[in-house]
Amino acid sequence: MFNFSREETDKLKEQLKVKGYKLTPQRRAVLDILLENEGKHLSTEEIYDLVRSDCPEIGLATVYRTLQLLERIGAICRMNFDDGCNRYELVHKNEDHQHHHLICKSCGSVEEVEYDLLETLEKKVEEKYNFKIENHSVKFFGYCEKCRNNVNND
Amino acid sequence: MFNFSREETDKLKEQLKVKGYKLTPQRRAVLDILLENEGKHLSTEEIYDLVRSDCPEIGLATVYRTLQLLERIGAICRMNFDDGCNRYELVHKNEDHQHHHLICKSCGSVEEVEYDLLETLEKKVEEKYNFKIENHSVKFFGYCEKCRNNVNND
DNA sequence: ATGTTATTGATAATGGTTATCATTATATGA
DNA sequence: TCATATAATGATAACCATTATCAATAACAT
Repeated sequence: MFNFSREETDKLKEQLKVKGYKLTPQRRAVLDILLENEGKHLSTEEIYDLVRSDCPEIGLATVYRTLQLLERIGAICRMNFDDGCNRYELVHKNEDHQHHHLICKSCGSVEEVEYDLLETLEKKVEEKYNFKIENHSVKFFGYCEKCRNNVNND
Repeated sequence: MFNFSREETDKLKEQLKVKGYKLTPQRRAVLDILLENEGKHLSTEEIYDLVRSDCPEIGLATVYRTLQLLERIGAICRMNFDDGCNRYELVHKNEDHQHHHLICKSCGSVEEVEYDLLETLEKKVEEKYNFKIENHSVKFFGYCEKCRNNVNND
């Protein structure tokens, strides 16, 4: 229990201490679930369900609070896929921008696109509109390869 | 009353009839408000408040339903600025993609960016990821010129 | 070990949106 | 024009993700 990644836990502990927050078993358990489910874009409710198998006494409100906290300290980032709930993704070391996403309108799959394709565009926008970009949210909606092979959406 | 744009109203009437919907005073009033407030990204509640000066008996539920309907027939598009409510924008003739937006983290202003800058990126993404893009949602968060002049966020 | 203070869990409240349902209005065809 | 079928409306209850409240508990510094 709470033994997924000592390295990550130590890093979290460090980040929390700096800001005056405490490291609780609940917070460790939420982090572990996020580590175990990298790349899955879990919602708060989904995280709550998963974390309860390790930590059955945890309350839903604590999960909400923990996710807010982790977002505030920059450990995770929140994303909105317009499905009525917040979803979260671990922020990787050395990443200051989040990925962008390809969302399939047929099967709902979410694929991540590397950032570098967007870099040129951001520079152009900053110049043309004299706007200092700090972050972005980029979603492309369409049909993935698999779904285009099954039915004919092309 | 309900006399903003005969041309637009006729077009709406046409679009509604094709799908078997009826043209009601309430729907005309909502359309008029949207026409009068082009470029403002109004929320449902804001539209409700504005439309009541022309149409005081209209119910909030009707405004919600009308906006859903107008979105469904492609007359407006819904956007999510992560402020807890849906916002809407008229879809212009000959536009199949929505704009993208620059959202200022200081004053909250929303500026529209022309589509052409994104075109190259979309082509590259389609090729690289074999994904057929139908629509997108692109938001850049940062600081606008005015706010960067006032305080020093740069 | 102790005390300060953040955190927790349970639950009520919030707020945007949707569902329900009886009543009313629109479009259509006689 | 008028009657009729059916969609639309307004009022309001329900929904659901999220946030606020608050007394009890736990983490960390000393």
